[in-house]
Amino acid sequence: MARKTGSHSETTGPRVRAAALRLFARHGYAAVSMRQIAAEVGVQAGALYLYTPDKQTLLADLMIAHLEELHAAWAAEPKPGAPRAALDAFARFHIRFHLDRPEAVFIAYMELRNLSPENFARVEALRHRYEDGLEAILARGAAAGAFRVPDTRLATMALIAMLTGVTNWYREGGRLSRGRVAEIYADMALKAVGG
Amino acid sequence: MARKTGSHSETTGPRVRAAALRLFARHGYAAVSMRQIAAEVGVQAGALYLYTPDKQTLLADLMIAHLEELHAAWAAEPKPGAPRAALDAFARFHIRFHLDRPEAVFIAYMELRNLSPENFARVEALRHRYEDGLEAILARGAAAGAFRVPDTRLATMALIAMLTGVTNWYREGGRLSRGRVAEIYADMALKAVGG
DNA sequence: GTCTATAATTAGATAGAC
DNA sequence: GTCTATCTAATTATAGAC
Repeated sequence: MARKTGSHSETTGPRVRAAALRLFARHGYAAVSMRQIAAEVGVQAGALYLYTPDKQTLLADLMIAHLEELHAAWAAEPKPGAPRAALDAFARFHIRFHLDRPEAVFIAYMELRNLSPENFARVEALRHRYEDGLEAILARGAAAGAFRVPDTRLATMALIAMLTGVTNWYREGGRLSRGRVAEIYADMALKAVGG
Repeated sequence: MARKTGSHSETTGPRVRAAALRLFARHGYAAVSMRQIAAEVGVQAGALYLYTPDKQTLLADLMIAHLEELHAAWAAEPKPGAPRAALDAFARFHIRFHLDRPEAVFIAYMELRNLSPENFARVEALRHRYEDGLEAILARGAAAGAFRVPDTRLATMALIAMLTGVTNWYREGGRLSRGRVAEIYADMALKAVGG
């Protein structure tokens, strides 16, 4: 459709974000230069500014996109009605989603300090909304007598930390399969809340 | 004892490390300049190099000191013989120690990427040795029939992540006291391994 | 032990040619 | 849309005066 030779905006934009994601995850946002990102993509540093107004916005876009994807994926997940089944489904979903995106997960937890106040607020709101999904499951289960939790918010934070921690040590091709790990973690989560 | 006027090596060294700890925790290692650290201490940038050969070693020293302190503190802790009591003691110790040092904890988890290979190996060995303490408790408890864990290593990683996660949200003066939080977490840890 | 001054390098971001 | 060239500012680390 009459696109000019040398025009790649539809592919270069995503490649810039992919390169930034990989480099930020590996070396940290502050330690990565725009020149490094450009080299990874195969363009000159100046060309990056066609796809992001600045480095900070590039980071914020990655984090917000990740959290919106997390939220959308969880919203699309089937939700069992029984508390125990609902918690089991959440745990397995959480581990699956996070093991699929170790780099985005890493950045979303480690680079909060580098966000502007407005972007930080957006990111925290998205994360909070996702956590609320788990808290609702725990609250319903506690009300129904299926769980015993003295404080649903605290139990939520504890379970999220436990489940997300998988990304810190899990390596593909290791001793345990992904499914087996998810199974064991889901069982621990269930038992932790007295289910 | 005949110390020269203007000589402060015995106090400036620790102050350099304290300033670096605070700034690295707040803004990240790569985002903090030697000039910022010097300004925080109240000396010029050049003077810092009397106390550390370079920025990277300053970071490594902070992390290694933190992990050695963790190991020593745990070694000095009374160790109940019964598995349930031992796990309870570990959980409470872990939370207390980590809530006392949020900045060092943050750095020890977030700045691993900025260590040289040798320092990284030292840090990982220290962390692993500490984790082994918890794994031994779980293994003994499982052997004695007090715990039900399909995989002690995995349960170890899950519990450590859960317990350490407290540092991500706990704020002094909040809704729950430190002791109450530790109590609830220790109970969840116990239940998670079927104790 | 601390300072000032500086070397050598690199950073983020922009301008203008093509 | 990308490149080259460049601006301005900041970086780590060192040298030498005091």
